[in-house]
Amino acid sequence: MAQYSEELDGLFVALADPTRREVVRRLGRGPQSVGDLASAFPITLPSFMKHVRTLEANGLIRTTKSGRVRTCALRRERLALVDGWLAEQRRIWEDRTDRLERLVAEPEEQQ
Amino acid sequence: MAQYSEELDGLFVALADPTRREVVRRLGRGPQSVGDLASAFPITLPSFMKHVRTLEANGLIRTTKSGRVRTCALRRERLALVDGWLAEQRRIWEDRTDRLERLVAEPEEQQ
DNA sequence: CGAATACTGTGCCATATGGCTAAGTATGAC
DNA sequence: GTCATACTTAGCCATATGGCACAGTATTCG
Repeated sequence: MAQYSEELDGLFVALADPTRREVVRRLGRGPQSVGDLASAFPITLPSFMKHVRTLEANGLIRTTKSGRVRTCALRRERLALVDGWLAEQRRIWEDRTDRLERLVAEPEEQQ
Repeated sequence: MAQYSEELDGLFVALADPTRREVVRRLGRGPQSVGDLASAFPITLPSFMKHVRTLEANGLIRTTKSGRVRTCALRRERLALVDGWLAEQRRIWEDRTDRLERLVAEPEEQQ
């Protein structure tokens, strides 16, 4: 239940860059071409393409080429993995809180 | 509603390393000393301390020193920021889905 | 006090990351 | 066919990252 490490690694790394996070945000509104996406950022196309490749390599987006245009689309189910990890942390924390509350409720168990 | 970039940056960067993610997991069960935490990882203490500092610098943990022992504790509310970002993405995506569904429901609006 | 413990500080290293320019390829428009 | 468009490839560069060894410092234990 925690051996997703490699996948999560890639996902978090991909999301750790503000450019890539913004791309994800924009793709949330629907697929877009590399050129259209890139025009929103102050970096050169080759640099931008690296981000696109990183996002694709880590599964956050899917891209397809039609003619000379490459279109990017968000893979929403992959964001769910990140969500899942956070949910796990919450669960762990809540289990602990429950135990602490039990201690308070039954002080005879204490120490 | 998306200008958290700097904070999110740090949070995602902090979570992008498997060692640090595991530290967060362990601290979810309760505070622990640097030494105890470090003993679970195959790296040297100085290397491990870097991770601790990164986690603290990005606000994911709080540490206090008592005598020669430094104790680390999770700052759960900061994980909530990551959660918030994911929730925003979901909202954006759902808005879009709603619009698409409206198109299907009222085809006279199409194209 | 002297030794063991628990970090902490320094400095070095290899690799990864994110950016750039310059040049190339493939497709669509005229 | 020629030209503009939309990437794509290649190579370079500075900085960041994650790891190490080794040498401190500060507490606690006997």
